[in-house]
Amino acid sequence: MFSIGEISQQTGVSTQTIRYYERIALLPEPSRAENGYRLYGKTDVERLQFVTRARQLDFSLDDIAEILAFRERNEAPCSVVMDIMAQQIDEIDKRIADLIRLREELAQLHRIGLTMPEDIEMKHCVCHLIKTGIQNEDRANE
Amino acid sequence: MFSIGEISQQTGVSTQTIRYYERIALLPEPSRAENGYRLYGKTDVERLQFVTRARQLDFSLDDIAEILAFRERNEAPCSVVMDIMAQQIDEIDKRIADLIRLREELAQLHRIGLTMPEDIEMKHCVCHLIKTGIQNEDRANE
DNA sequence: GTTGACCTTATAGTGACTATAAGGTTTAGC
DNA sequence: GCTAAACCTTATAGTCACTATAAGGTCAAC
Repeated sequence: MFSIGEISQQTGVSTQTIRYYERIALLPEPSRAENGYRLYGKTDVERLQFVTRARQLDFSLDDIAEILAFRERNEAPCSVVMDIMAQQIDEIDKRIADLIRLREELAQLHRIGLTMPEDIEMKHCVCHLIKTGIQNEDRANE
Repeated sequence: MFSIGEISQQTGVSTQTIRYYERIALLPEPSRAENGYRLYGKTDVERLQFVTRARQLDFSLDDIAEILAFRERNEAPCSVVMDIMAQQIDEIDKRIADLIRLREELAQLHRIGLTMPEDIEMKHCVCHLIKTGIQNEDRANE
């Protein structure tokens, strides 16, 4: 049996976070030593390891709770997991596309900003660009 | 002069969010009509437009507040803005790299999951893969 | 006996909103 | 004059996944 500090060390999850997971019922209430300290067993460690791996894969705590609930009802969670994964991949693709667009826009603004004077007003400096966007600036230069 | 609903319409920012920006002092307290309703002028609209554009570029509200504070002190915020942009670009690059790694890992797990049976235990299904990772699984198959 | 490293609970803070409650004002229609 | 709706007001709580803080109890070593 392990103390909270020991399974924290084993899993790399902070004791605060472990207690938080317990509070939101993602982890079951552990047994207690005579002094009231939490006592964890092997299954607790495995469950927590599953949670951390799933978090690394960016599964939400709600998703993880759902997967674990399936197992508790003695149903195979595989199809749920596969569905969540497919969704995750779609969302990640969208996020990557968004970030690439954003990166491009920022890089362009930064390049243009290098050629511009400093200005307290927003009319002739990079702040102006932020406000109006690149398209408008390009039109203004034509 | 515009009501909060009107500048909300003009800028696409919800009235809730406008009041929130006021509460955190990102927008100044507007004048009020006799009935206590908020009244906004042109400069308010411009300031709010700057905020929304900067938010679209993923600047934090703190960063935006800093930029606007420079203008209030009659100093050119350009160099601050350029610095923040450079930082943003760096962070975005990191986020994109992370997401690509994550996407790859999920896609690989998903592919392998398609070949696996459903299982209530975590030993022979995709849940097992989540827990142990792909490397371990590959080693286990050798 | 006291120091330090553990453990406990409860509560509040993070960022950028969003939602809800509970009420006041104004306008249009009947 | 009444009522319904579409506005507006404030204050407060909820979101997500933690993280931080306060205030205290327990235990082993010296």
